[in-house]
Amino acid sequence: MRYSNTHRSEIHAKLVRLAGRALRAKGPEGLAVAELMQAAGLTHGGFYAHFKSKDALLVEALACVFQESKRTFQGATDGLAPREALERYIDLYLSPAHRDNRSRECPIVALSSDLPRQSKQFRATFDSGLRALLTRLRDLIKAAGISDSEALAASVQSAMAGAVAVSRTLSDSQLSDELLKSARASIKAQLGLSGTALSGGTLQ
Amino acid sequence: MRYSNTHRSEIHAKLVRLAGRALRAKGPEGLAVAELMQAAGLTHGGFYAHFKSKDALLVEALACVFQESKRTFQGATDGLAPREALERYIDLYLSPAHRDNRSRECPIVALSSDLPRQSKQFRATFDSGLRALLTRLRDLIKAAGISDSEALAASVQSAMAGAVAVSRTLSDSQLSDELLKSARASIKAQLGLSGTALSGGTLQ
DNA sequence: TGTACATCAGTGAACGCGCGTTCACTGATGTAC
DNA sequence: TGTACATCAGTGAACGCGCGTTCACTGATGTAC
Repeated sequence: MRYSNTHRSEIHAKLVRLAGRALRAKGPEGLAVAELMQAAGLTHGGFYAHFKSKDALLVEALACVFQESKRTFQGATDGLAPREALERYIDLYLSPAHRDNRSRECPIVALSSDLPRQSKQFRATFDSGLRALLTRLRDLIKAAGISDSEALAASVQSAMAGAVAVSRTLSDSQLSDELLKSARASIKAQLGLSGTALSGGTLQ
Repeated sequence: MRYSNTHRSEIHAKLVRLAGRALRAKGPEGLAVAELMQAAGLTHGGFYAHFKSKDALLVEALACVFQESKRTFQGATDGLAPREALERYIDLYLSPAHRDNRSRECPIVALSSDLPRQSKQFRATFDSGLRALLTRLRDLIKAAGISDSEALAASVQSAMAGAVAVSRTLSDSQLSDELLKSARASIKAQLGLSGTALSGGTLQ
């Protein structure tokens, strides 16, 4: 054989990984098959030896993105006590680095506006990825001894995604940094974590 | 003259209004010129008598959407005391009706993911619309006697946008409703408003 | 050992479609003389 | 009062481009005999 036994699956995995980046950076419609193949050092014609259609690729890429996001979550929080793990997750999620790196960002931030226009399969993949993510967060909140873990997980996660999304649209980078900072404080306060100095809600 | 003096500007305004709806429902790329013209009862060829390009339309439509959003805000809160106005805004924003009506929803929810791929002018229009919105919210928070109004406005608004965006992606409608409910509670708690019963952050 | 054939990832031209954009034309009305 | 012309919103065919998809072909390697 000209190619190794694993060649095919390696190329496949590479395409899925690259597509996961392009998907977040450019959106489902912005991801172009020919461009992806070129990025992988191939020509566009070979695409259909690996995927039935562009949509099939998108679904695989999205699943891969949620997997990556899971690994990132676990890599960052592994070995930490629940409350420290929560703080670390919040700090990482609401960091300028997350805001500035579109191709690696959380799929919730990158894709929620595009979802309604996508295929049923794509939406189902997003839904299950999101639910898995919320379950992980809920378990962590529960493990930290905080009540209402289910409701809090959803509200905290959506607030963080919104903060990153909005911070990315603000042209004034100082304002953008301040939003991330105040969101970190609010969310930690919401969870009753330490470092709530900046949180508001007090009467003057 | 075959057409009245105001005919031209009426048609122009109608196109901008319709485009504002389509823009939110389908995104900037999903909005098709021919489809828009057909919705206005015209043929696609006439479009360029009204707009220099599709992008020029998008910019006008976005500005119109922020105007609408301003009117909605003022219509809902006018005449109310600051704290009641805040509660009302939160309840309206985080309502199932807002989540379910894509063509009328807040531009932050509808468009933040698409922004980076849009023209400079479009992004500038979004930026100024967003800042005006944040300023209105900040003033209301300040008027309610709540400290840190600037930071809170940004964090509250982005949290609400995130909650609506995420609630829209959840296929389980009960879960989606619960997210909105718990977001309402969290955000009111964050602002120190009444009705914080559901908010978490307490140790078990 | 050598020849013919099968395999298969990849190539690149071509096709079809949607969509933004252009443009010559229409047809109703107002105006000049 | 009537005729020729100007105006102008709107029409619809056509063009160009990007992009997903198809398909006949290539070329390197393994296999049968």
